[in-house]
Amino acid sequence: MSEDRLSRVFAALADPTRRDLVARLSSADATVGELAAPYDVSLQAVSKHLKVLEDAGLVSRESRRAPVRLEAEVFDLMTKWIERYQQQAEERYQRLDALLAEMQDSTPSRQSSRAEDAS
Amino acid sequence: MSEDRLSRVFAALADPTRRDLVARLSSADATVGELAAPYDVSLQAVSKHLKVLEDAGLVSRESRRAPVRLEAEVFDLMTKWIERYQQQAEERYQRLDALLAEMQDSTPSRQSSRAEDAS
DNA sequence: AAGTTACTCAACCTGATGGTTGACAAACTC
DNA sequence: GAGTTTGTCAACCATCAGGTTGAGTAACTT
Repeated sequence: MSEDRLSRVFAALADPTRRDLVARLSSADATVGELAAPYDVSLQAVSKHLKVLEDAGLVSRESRRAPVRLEAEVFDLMTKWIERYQQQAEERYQRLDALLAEMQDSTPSRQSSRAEDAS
Repeated sequence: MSEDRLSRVFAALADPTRRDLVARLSSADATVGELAAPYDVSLQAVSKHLKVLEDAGLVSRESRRAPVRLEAEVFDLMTKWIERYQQQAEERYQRLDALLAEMQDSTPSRQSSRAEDAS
């Protein structure tokens, strides 16, 4: 369900052109033609990219020729997913570091200096 | 470079099985065999998935049979990308109400601010 | 209503992806 | 050192993703 949604969102953003489209749309809405102009590929290709973004819920339009707009809420879905596991993992590493600090003997094989500037 | 990295990270997380691997690794390191056990697919398939995660920098191992561990720092890369455009878009929408009445005529001001990819 | 412009659909090609099985390599166990 | 366990590599297959071109459709302009 939301499972599938996440897959579509991540897949959509795995393409550099589509990330660029998102980047541009974050500063201004634009029509398909305007969006396609800077790229080397055909208009049809860009239209396809926009369909992928639309299916992922990242972008929307009111009608065919209407300007495309970014749906910023979708980002929440991603950040929620990311933060959950990031946080969990980091907590684990913090415990690990504490543990390693206690039993600091030999085997300095892998010092986990996890420099996270989280938040 | 980092461009490509981001693509690999998003592509890696576009697969539900790989997201599940990440989820499980966030609570504990595990060997390939342990990771593969719950799934229906072959061990080789899971091994491939792990290679994708590894190439994306999401996961690492010290040796072949060593437990796989999650590299939580990569998440920062994603959240930074997301937050940048999310924030930009949301600011825009906040201003939208006020601007809408006044800026009804065209503004041809898109000067190719192609800000893809963090350095 | 006709014409032009803006966009999408359909068919097709190519390369990448996720899966399989079988053979191999590395690493523990004895 | 021989054998078993654990993981990877290679070859192959089916499907998908991104690109193309050509034809069709929707929407403005007149």
